[in-house]
Amino acid sequence: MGDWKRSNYCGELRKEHVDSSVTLMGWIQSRRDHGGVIFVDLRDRDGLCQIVFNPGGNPEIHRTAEQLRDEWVIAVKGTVTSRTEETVNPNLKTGEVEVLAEQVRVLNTSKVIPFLIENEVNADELLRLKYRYLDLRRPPMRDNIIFRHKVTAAVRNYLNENGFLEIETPYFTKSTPEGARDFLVPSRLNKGQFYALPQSPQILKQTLMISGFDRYYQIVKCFRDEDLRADRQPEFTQIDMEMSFVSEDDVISIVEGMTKTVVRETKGIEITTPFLRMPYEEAMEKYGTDCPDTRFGLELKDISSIFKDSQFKVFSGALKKGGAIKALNAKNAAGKLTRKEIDDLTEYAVSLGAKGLAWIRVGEDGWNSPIVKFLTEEERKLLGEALSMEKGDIVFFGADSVETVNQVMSNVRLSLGKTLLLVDEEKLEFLWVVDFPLLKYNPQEKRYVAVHHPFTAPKDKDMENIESSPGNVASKSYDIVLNGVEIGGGSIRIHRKDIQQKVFEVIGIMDDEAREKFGFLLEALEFGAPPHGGIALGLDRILMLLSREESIRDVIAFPKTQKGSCPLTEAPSEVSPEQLLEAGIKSIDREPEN
RNA sequence: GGGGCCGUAGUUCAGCUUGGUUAGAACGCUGGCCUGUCAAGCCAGAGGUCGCGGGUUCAAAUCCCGUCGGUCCCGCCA
Repeated sequence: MGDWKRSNYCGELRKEHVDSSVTLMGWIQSRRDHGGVIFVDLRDRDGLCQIVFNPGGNPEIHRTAEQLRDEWVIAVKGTVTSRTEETVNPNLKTGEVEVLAEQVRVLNTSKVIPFLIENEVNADELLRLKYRYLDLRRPPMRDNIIFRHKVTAAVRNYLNENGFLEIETPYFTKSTPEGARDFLVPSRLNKGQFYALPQSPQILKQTLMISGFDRYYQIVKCFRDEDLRADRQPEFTQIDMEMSFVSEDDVISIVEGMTKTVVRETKGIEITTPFLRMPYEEAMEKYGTDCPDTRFGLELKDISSIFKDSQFKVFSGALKKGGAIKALNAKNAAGKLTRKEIDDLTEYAVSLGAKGLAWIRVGEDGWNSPIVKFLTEEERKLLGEALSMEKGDIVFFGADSVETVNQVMSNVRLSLGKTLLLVDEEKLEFLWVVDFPLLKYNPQEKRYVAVHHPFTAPKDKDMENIESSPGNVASKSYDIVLNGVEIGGGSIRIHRKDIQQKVFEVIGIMDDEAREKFGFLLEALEFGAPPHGGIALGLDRILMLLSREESIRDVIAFPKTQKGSCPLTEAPSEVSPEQLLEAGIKSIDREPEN
């Protein structure tokens, strides 16, 4: 570089810079050598600018220009000039101008790159992750990372202005029962003992409320050792918040205000608040899931009552076992679905646990269906009415246990929504799902477990029934859903020790166990804990949805593969026996057999 | 733990169903020509452990088994 100083980013040059001398530094996107004149597109984080090397100038500079190759790093001094009308490139922000090179310095060369730096992804994801530094040069990835910064900056601004304090909590903390598998960190100073990385700062943010900080937030990494998905990484980032002296409505309205402001400032999009609120029961009933995609209809309808005594064993059998029958009517879609698509959908349903996927097509000459011959006149009539079946419709059925029916039919609904192009991809549909049950019965463990977490407060009116019918107690909790993806959840917490003890009792955490696992929080509740509540938002998922990406990996600079590895750093890796010894742990090759 | 899809040149893919000359294409790369391109153009050229291991066969990129890796989903993720 010598004594050269960069004067501008490549992407910022416009007509008004014409005649000014500039010094640019960046990477060579492409070089077009016409034998005489040579064009170089120079790229930095801000964009592209065309550099022109004319043959009439300094022959030494021209010789250098002939040597240049893609992804070399160069510095160029030159004069910004206007392009002639015919040579303007409307595809570039800087397309009205170009820089006439007067001096050039090669700052570094580059090997031939393993994949092209282009807007469209055409490389295998493994390769992209191995050469992540190159993948991040691609404008869409670069923009995602810059967008991430803009969003976190806007979040911080909003929360700072609303009286929130950003307070850090430790990453080396204590393993807690319930919830996800912990990542463990061995303690060298206390051999045989382990820290756990936090699944979320839940307990400590509540403790901060007891300390009196009143409004806390943190943009913070959380760690969960569970299997990965397109929207799940072992380490991910939460916008974590907690407030004292608040109700559900207070938390909800702060989040709505923040979301509205952040989306306006970073995307220039005006979203409508307040967001729709839907009780959990309704979400499960109409959509079969607690995070419905409400960008399209195609709602599920429980038609169990019609088939209570049906001769059709597939339906009546499911009901006798305590299950349910749900159907959805794809209006006017009979002609849009091929037999192959129906078969594929059936196969998909089976892969989700269904025994099959019954359907009825309403054709010109009546109902066309493999199951219609099993139905009585009366059943057909009731069915037609219940689902408003008309010519051209196609109806799909799920009959199984309630859980399976919801699981299968909610996904069938999403799949149909996609196939039939019912989803407006431009929409941002925010939704609160509220009134979750506090507890649900876990048949494997033969006990009730917390739906959210064990510090969630029950609705006041349900408190008296907590022992008699624990499954029917609603909680002061709320999930926020965007386009069918859960992007956050929270609750008003229990701030009284007697209620906390009662909840522990009902979920089968014994007094001494509770004391051991959460002892300090229980004790802290006895020292003037204020009423408080909060929420945690999944930053990566929000960014994925706002960036229209299919995976959170595309909004994270250095994500892990589905097996939790990082092809760039080659983590995880083996460590030396000395390191293990110091950490006081022993490695075993495989699961012990028993 | 289970199911689906994928793995062939530097890259993206075709070829595999129905085994049979020297495994193709595009982009990229190298060299040459070319003074207004911007996906530059034209000419020439180099480039392959068909993921890995085993099996069937006269013969395997192709069929079978196993395995590794990537990805999507179920379970799991309070």
